[in-house]
Amino acid sequence: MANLDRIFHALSDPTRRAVIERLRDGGASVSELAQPFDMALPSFLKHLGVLERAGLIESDKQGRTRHCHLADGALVPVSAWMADQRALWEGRTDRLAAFVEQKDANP
Amino acid sequence: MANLDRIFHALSDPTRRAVIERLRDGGASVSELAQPFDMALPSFLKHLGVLERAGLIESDKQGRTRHCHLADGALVPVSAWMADQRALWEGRTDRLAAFVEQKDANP
DNA sequence: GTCAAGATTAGCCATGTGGCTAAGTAATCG
DNA sequence: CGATTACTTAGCCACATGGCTAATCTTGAC
Repeated sequence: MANLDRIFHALSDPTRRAVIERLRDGGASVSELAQPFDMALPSFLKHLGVLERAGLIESDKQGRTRHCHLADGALVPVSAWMADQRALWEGRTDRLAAFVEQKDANP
Repeated sequence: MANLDRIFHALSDPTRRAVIERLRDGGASVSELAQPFDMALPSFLKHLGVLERAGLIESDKQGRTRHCHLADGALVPVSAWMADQRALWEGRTDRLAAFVEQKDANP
């Protein structure tokens, strides 16, 4: 499975999108992340696995707790694909290309 | 399944993304779209079904052929979510908000 | 050293996905 | 009318996904 496949797949689930939205406010442990969801921990861990395999989040274990945070620039492949589509789709290549360039130069 | 779920799911498959990329160049019939893929037609039709249920493409039957085209503004929910994420994530609300505004004002 | 907490693994289950073939329907062509 | 074309439907299959419980491992707190 290509990377873009994994990323889009990871984003296709509301639980996983919620985790990403939650992580915007800063990193958190697995159980902190799991707390809002009415789901057993192993089930939730699978979602984290999907997000991590897609490169959207990263984590490292500190003692017995695992800390998760957003991966830097994780959504760049998506926004690049999106920009590509929108640009050619809507015939506004110039402005979107500029946007992407700016984004890459200034991440 | 929410709409964003369906859209992201639809985009998570390379065949379906290729169809979208192909449709940027203009509408096409089912068999024209299917031609590049080494896949039986019923299998391919399922992909078209996923794209259509996600609201990414539309189609109408003319005689015995079905013509498909991109749905207008289909990717807006995605780019809105993306912009939302990137803005808060990267703390560059201003420029991204401007970008989205510009896009909405000038579609 | 014992025990609780946090995470993980193993394994089960129902359902969904993505592929196929075969057979059916509807419209055009000769 | 009959044949061909262009989809469509039905139904099968293997495998992935998303949920669970139960058991395990590791670390931190007494």
